[in-house]
Amino acid sequence: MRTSRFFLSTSKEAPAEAELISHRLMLRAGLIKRLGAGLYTWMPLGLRILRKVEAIVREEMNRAGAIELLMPAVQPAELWQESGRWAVFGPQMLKIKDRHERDFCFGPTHEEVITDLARKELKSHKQLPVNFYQVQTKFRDEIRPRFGVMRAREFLMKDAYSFHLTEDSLDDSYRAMHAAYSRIFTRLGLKFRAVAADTGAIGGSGSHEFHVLADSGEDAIAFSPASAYAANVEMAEGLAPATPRPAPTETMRDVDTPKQTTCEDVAALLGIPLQRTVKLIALMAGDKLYAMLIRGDHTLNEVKTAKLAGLSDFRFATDEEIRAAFGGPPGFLGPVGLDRRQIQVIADRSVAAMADFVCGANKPKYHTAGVNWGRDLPEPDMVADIRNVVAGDPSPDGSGPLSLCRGIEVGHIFKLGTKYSEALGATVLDEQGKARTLVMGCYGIGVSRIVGAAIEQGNDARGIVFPQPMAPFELAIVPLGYNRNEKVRESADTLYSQLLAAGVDVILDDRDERPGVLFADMELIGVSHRLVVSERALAAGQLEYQARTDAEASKIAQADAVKFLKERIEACRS
RNA sequence: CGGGGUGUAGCGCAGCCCGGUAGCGCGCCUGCUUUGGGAGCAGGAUGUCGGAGGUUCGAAUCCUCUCACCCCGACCA
Repeated sequence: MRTSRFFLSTSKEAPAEAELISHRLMLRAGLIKRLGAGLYTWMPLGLRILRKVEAIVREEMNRAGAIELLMPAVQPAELWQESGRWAVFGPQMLKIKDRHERDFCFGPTHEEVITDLARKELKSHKQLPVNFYQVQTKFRDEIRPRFGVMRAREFLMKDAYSFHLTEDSLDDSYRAMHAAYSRIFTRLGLKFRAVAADTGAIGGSGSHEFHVLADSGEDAIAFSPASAYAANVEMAEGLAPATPRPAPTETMRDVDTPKQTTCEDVAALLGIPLQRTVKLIALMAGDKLYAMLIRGDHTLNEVKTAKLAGLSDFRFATDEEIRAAFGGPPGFLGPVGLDRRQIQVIADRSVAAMADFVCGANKPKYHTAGVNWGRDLPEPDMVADIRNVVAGDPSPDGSGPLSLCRGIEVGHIFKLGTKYSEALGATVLDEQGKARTLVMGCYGIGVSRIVGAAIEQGNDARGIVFPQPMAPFELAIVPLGYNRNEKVRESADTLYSQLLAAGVDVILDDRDERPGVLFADMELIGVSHRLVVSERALAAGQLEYQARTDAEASKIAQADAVKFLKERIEACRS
């Protein structure tokens, strides 16, 4: 590619709308242009990157035995009504009508369509297992699209669906997909982690998310540096303390806390560690009030909470509800002296193991210290894991303390079971000629999100630093004075055709611009290697080479240049 | 949807408080010069001031309504 025949649209300043570094750089580099909220045009340069990601995804899916097909983006409402999700999916689904006033949606996902296909096409166990995938545009009407391509409404996704006769067979495919995903993200040159994930309302027996590690990630991940354990914080288990509850040593007493409504303030006032305090979070579920108790230094895990019996649709209690039930205002709530018929007390495992703790007194301006279970109040109605783990907590696999990091979810694999095949009646005949409901798995990769995630992970003051496998070009030839120096032009043209012939993805920047402009643009867009052709170096039979990650350029002999570059670039391919 | 904010040239912004008919930087066009890190000089083009209504002799500026977008919370690849 020659720049003069390509279309670059870089700029020095990013639009004010972009906050996240990857979003800013994608706009500055001219990879994408915004059309509306969560809607982006992929410019020629950005599309090259997207296609490279797609190609690697395809190669690895094919290698893993999945078969590509392409389903329609627009889907009839009937299928969704049949699965029961037309009403359930909610406003995130873009519903549309055709000229006959019939209902359709722009597909947010394709379980219904693929299951419909399966029930029509899969008749015999001999056709199983089978794994279909597609790379397709999805539309999800996100409440708040943001971060450019990272949470766009329209986005490119690779989604795969596998069909099986047995759970064992599903397990095999699940493992194969786990391995394929690991290869994909490894080949893309990304730092990532597979983490155990919440199976959520869908249930099922297993789920892993693949996260690109980045501080700006929206998800918190707990992992054990000493083992392979990693889980979304939503689901990482908080173990009960190893030591049993100590015996009481203090007497219960009220303490003056005139303005202290938070555990932090109370602990500071009393000069005690935050770990000695207990906070109470009042929840309503149905018409029942729940008092959730967690240690002062912990936070409530809402996903775990929603899994407790009766709490699936909980909400936080209002001020009025709290005053009516506890007799005191928020900020001074505690578990002592509650009417247990009216309020159910659920204690986190860590709280259940505490003695001599400090909590609210259920009256304004007072807390209670020296509180002990069994002596000052009945044992909790329920002890459960209801908090988010924190760094330093023991890993559930016993490998030592946990660390926390943040990640961007770019892939998710899921054992679906029979949820959709049952709803749509997708069965095959087994060896005995009996109809058996298909067992399903599904496997997604956010292809367009990967581009944003990669930039989030790879950038510096000069712009984007792509891993070579997804860089828009592997090599930029930057001639100084291409349009006014014959020697430079001849040398650059020769190198260009030789490198093209050698299979290098090269861009020749033949624009009539000053060197600074050429350097800055090629660096901004994240080209992995640069070869500078100048009259000065040519006179000495030399060229200048610099990798995007190098601090400085180095001289190489003109005669060896093609071989040198070819080897170097091939070594970085995946 | 709740909370906060912004809409003025392609992009980044000033002007608004205190009404008098729109400006700066970058980019773009032309010419000359320049050519190893986003050039200099000279000339030039570009605006329904987000939209509608109102107040006023007069509105980018004041008032009302509305739309769009961005940022913070609950969803997801």
